[in-house]
Amino acid sequence: MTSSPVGVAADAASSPLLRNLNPEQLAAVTAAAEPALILAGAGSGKTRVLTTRIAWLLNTGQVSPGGVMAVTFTNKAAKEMQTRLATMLPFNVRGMWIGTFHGLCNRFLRAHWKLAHLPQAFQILDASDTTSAVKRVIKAMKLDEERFVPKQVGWFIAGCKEDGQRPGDVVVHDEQTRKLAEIYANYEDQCQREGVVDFAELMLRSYELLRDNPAVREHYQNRFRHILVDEFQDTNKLQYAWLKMFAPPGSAHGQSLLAVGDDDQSIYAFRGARVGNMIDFEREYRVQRVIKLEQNYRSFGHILDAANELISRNSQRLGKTLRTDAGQGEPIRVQESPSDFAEAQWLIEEIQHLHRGGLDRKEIAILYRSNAQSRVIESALFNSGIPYRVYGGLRFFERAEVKHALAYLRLLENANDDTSFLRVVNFPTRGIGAKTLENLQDAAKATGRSLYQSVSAIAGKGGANLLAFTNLIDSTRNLTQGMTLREIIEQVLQTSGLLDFYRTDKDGAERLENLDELVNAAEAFVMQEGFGKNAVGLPVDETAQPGTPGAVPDAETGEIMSPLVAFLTHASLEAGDNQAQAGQDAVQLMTVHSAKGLEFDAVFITGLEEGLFPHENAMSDPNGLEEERRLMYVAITRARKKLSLSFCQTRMLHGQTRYHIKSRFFDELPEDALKWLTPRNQGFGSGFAREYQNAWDRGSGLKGMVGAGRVEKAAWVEPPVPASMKQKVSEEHGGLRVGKGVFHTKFGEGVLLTLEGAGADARAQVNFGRHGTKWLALSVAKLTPID
DNA sequence: TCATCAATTGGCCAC
DNA sequence: CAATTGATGA
Repeated sequence: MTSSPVGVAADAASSPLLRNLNPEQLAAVTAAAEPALILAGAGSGKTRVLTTRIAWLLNTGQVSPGGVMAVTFTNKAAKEMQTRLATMLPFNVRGMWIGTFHGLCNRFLRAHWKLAHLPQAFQILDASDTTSAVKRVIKAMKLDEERFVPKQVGWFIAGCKEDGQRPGDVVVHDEQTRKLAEIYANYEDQCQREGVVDFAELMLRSYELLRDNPAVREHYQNRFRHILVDEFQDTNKLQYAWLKMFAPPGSAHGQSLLAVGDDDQSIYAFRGARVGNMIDFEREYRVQRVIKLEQNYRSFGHILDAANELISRNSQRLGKTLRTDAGQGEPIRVQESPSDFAEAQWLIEEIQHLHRGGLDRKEIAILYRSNAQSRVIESALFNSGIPYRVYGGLRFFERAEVKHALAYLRLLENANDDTSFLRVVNFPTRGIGAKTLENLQDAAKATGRSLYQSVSAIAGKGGANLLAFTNLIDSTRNLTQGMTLREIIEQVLQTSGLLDFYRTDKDGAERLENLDELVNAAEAFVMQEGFGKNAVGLPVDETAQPGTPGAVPDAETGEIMSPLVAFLTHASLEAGDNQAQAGQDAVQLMTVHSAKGLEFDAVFITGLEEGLFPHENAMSDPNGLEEERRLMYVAITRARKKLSLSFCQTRMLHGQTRYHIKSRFFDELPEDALKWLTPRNQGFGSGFAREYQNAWDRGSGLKGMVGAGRVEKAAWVEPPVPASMKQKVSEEHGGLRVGKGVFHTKFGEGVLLTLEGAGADARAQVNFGRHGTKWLALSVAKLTPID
């Protein structure tokens, strides 16, 4: 191949790789080796462009596999890129650094564990591990857990890390932050002592390593000629800073950083994503040309019209309009239902109709803003016998029994991992209670050692059982020397007593299946990663898959970590599929967030009501509202052929009936593209569903079917009415009725949610839609009923 | 005094 | 589902 970066047009005709690309895509694929920003609209063939560019760079000899780094946000995206590349290239793609931010950071830290001041077999805390670790710190500091909610403190710490702040850098402006910084400091000490890192730490630690070690930095800047970043709009401050370490603006090494993103699909501000990174990138790297991919290959015209019109209401966009050659297609259908129950029924009918019409069920997606909304839909689907799959429940590696097993495995590698220690020290129960553990923790704190190390110190009081536990761990560790990963896990399941426990547990059958599945997963992992049979301590071998996240040779010695450590890492970073039930033709249920990146023939967006979508917590500030609008944009653009929007007048939420008005987003869609299935502007809530019940778990009708695929074991039980619901509340006041519409001179139309008190004290709660939900004193506010 | 088990309660936006 | 509470037994 004689091609060069210049003379692209000639290439296009000759190279089969570049055939069938549209001009925009071609420009992106063959962009010069300099900083570039690709604005890739939904369904514009972004992944194809990314992979084709990598293949083109390699085929034209502009870069070698080792000089490519491609970063994504999800494991799924990384995997897809790898598979696609594998079909395009004649050689093994494993050598390239293709992975998620966290996956690549892990690989980096594994290679430089000494420089990073980490133990070689450091373990990774997932979200729930992090919360429980934070909780332990808060407890040890004897702080009030009401005031310092572990989860929130965890967010605070993650936020600090994403801003590159260590405890000393936290700006303290009040007592609360001072304490938070103190918790952060102690948390950090604790993690260091235990040899564990959380997700944010993976990023920050590798960033700091590069920042503080010029030689290492030079090495990598020399190595990676082409860095490609997917979903750039979702990067946070730290991730952008991390990228800059590899390819600083105006770098003497002349690397090319290619950022691909869509500002209109930025929906992760709540976890630190900065859309502003796109503009900063453009400025800091003096990007000469922004390439826009606006040709959409997914959806019909009406759907794109709706998406374009909606998103045009947002300010601060980089600007982009999707277009298609596919024709207008069917109009977008809009359905209004009296209740969420009725909405679910309507969905059933629609799905049955679509399915009879020849559409696969897996091509139908039901989207909602928040997880709580899935319950009603699930029960309706279940009662109708329609197979379905819920995304985003507990994933495989997050299941309690699997985490227990993993905790034992972690202790084999690193007995100082207190999180794992506490998880299983008394599970199955072996006579070690709260008091004993408290003593142990005191002893550990006094000497600054791990719980495991402190066991001998309190051997006197109740320590016999503890000693038995550490002996169990030690002997299992000895026993498993030289075993294969599969054998190790089977041994651990046996000697830990987990198998026996679940065998006697009355509903342990399913958990046993999952433990079995864990063994399978390990087996599959070993096959995939190409580990040999001899388990621990493989010999030095640079060729043995340095490309996979699991198998990273030490930067100095080249030693490859043991399959067990690799597998534990895999478990932390991948969290597993949600027991895919792959192959089954089932309707897909998920939140709008988890739908990002997916596409379906038919999409239902449900619960389009003020307060729900847009969510009430986001309505008050303009940025929040714009993010909700982007979320709606993402939802709309998931649909290929058929899109339906739906909203209800009443909905059970958090145990009470709420009255809603339709989402403002309906006013922001082109009327021409919509087809209303129900008459417009009919009266407000009919009260249809008032007596209808609490969607919460307690005594609910969905026993055992929370989470996907458990359909066959679920049983529908008519839910009892809780005492709190039986209380009669006043529903009428001077012509006003709960559930009916009201008019306020300042706030306009709303729906009356609640009436309370009497006389001068009478007050009303009204949902005014875009003005939010307000409490009003009836003696002051002028409310008039509307029909 | 401590551990265990069953019953009860709180949860309340997205990853 | 996890965390908490209260009764029961060692």
